[in-house]
Amino acid sequence: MNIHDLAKHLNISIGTVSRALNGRADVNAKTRERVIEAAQKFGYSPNQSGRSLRQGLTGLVGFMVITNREREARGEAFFMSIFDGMQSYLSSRGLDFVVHFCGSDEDPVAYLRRIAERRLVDGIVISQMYRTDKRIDYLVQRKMPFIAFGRSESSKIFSWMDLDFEGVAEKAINHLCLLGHRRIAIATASNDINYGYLFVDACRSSLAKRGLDLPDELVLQEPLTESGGYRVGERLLAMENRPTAVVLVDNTMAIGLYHIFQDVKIVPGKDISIVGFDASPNGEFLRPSLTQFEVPLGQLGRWLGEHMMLLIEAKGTGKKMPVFSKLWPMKMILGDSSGPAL
Amino acid sequence: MNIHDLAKHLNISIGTVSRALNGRADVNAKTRERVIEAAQKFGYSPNQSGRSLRQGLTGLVGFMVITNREREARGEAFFMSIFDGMQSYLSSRGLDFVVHFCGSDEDPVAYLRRIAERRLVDGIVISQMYRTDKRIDYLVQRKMPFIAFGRSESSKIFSWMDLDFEGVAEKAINHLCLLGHRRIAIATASNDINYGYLFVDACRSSLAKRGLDLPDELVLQEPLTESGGYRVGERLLAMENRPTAVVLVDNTMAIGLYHIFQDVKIVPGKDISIVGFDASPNGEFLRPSLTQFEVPLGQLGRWLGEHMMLLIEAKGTGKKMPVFSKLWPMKMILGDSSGPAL
DNA sequence: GTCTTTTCCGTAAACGTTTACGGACAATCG
DNA sequence: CGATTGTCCGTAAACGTTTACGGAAAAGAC
Repeated sequence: MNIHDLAKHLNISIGTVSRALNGRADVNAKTRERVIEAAQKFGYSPNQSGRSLRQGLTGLVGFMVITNREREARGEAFFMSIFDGMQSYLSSRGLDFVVHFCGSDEDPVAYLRRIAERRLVDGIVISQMYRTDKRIDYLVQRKMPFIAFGRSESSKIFSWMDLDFEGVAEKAINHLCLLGHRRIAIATASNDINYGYLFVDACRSSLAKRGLDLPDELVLQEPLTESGGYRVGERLLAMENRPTAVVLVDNTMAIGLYHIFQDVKIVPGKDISIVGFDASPNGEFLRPSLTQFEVPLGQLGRWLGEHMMLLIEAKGTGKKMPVFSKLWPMKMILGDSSGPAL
Repeated sequence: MNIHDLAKHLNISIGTVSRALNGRADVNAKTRERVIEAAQKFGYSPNQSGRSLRQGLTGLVGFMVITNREREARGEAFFMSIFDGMQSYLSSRGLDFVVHFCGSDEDPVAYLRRIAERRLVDGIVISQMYRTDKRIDYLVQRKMPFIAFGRSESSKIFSWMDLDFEGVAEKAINHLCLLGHRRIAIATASNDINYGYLFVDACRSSLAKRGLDLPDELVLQEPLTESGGYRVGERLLAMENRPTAVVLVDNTMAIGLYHIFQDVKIVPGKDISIVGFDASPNGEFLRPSLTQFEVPLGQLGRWLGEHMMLLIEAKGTGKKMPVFSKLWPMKMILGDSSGPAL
């Protein structure tokens, strides 16, 4: 069933059918009603390929995720809530939303190029930004609407949004310092992941403001996994001058860390303080409860949807695309895992 | 840059360019080389809309996921590994892969219809099957290639694959019975999720084979979340004639269950036995380690990719589509959470 | 040297839409 | 009643591909 069949059945031209369905003004109310009714009845919906070809727009917004075998799948779970928020907003605006998974064995830049060149989407959110990320240069040069979820060092001007790592660092350090901690370790990701680097830097300057320093041996780089957290625990236990507190950049790590502490009968919040990061793999079920930061991921997804829409509309009307940047605030949730320094 | 520009630049016709790039036989080797080189140089890649329109194929395979606010995002994490496997296989066969997230506030059937009618994909995997699922009827009637990930009661003939719940139930019950357990509880999902129902049924018949029964009060239906697991624990503790073992249909539950047991100083594997389900939110980090089942999700994704390909190819060549059904086996991993009955 | 075959390429029609344009007719105006 | 305006609709071109078809030139066969 295509537009011709429908038109023939109604005894009108395809032009009128198209106009009727697209809500154009120059069509009789009565006719429009008949068309919509018939479309309904026959389950007609315009072929997106034909549509895209004519309009140069696909009506699709993409979100690129890089699957990562090293990081356990669980770590990626918080994307789900973001997707939910984005989908919900975009579908209310008549756009569809799809997620593109770049396999762990593919080159992210080549993957993205394929999506862009085949014109599969009108705009795309890219995530898991590297410290320098070729994807940005490519998309800027191609003038394709995109938002980077995560900052990246780049000479180009581009739109991004990111979690407020600096704010988190400041709040975490402040909280621990008020509790009397002086020697604080930071567990973070490897340096090529941008936020690992950002977070350590932010902690360092928050500490400096209070006259404290962050020696290199207290920066523990491990994979953002449960086993990574376990490794962090092992390294902490091996230190002669053990820190009294540790800040994690990822909650998945907290689970591994709790386990090793449980094994050696160290109680978080009493013998050592722990501050976790985000609320996705929920730390609320850890005992003692984890002091951590909360982020409304659904809202964040909606924000991405709204701003993607703005970019696409600007491009569609020939105006120059606006440039956003946004640090998403996070709220500290006090748990029992952080207590006074010994 | 489109095919006309490229052809003009090479001083040949667009037909030849197209044939050269699509690997047709009737084009001179020398010419083909020139074309490919130029396409490379200018970053030309055919517009997918034009292509789809002509061929009636999008070169895209979809995977439909229903996001669910009740179930915490974490539960959905194991999809990530499946996506990785599917993407990896399909991209090696020149197909693209996208994931469609049906928002928690949308009707899954309407959502799927939109995808199908707009012809966004050539084939689709649908997941989170309901016990009776309208999506199946729709796709069958539309003759669209699809695979259901999960079984469903339906009068239609369709392809599906599912985890081997019966096998898991049998192995779990056998294991516990050999350890001397006689009173075993089952924690599962609500009845409209198909596998909750299947799993309980399978456990019941495995128990029956051994002369045991499964009274209704030992079937604990709770959400497949950590808090659901906590609730299961509460209900177990409240029983006067407490079971000596419990089988979970979801590992996320195990985390909540462990926590409540920790709170009241009940040790899994000693005071009560626990058998978990799948290996996605890894139970291996629970202490004592969880007895659970392992499933290679990447391979499972590849299977889906391969068979989707077969369906699409069959439809493309006009042959009638084959029908598959597959129970995916799972392997029991012994942990310390299951021990002799008291 | 003629006839047949092969190799290669250009032409043009389709795929299903949207939309600029113009025209038919009715309505309004003076 | 003629002129103007407005309402509605049909026509046809365009979007970027792929591919059936036919034909020119080259190669091979006798």
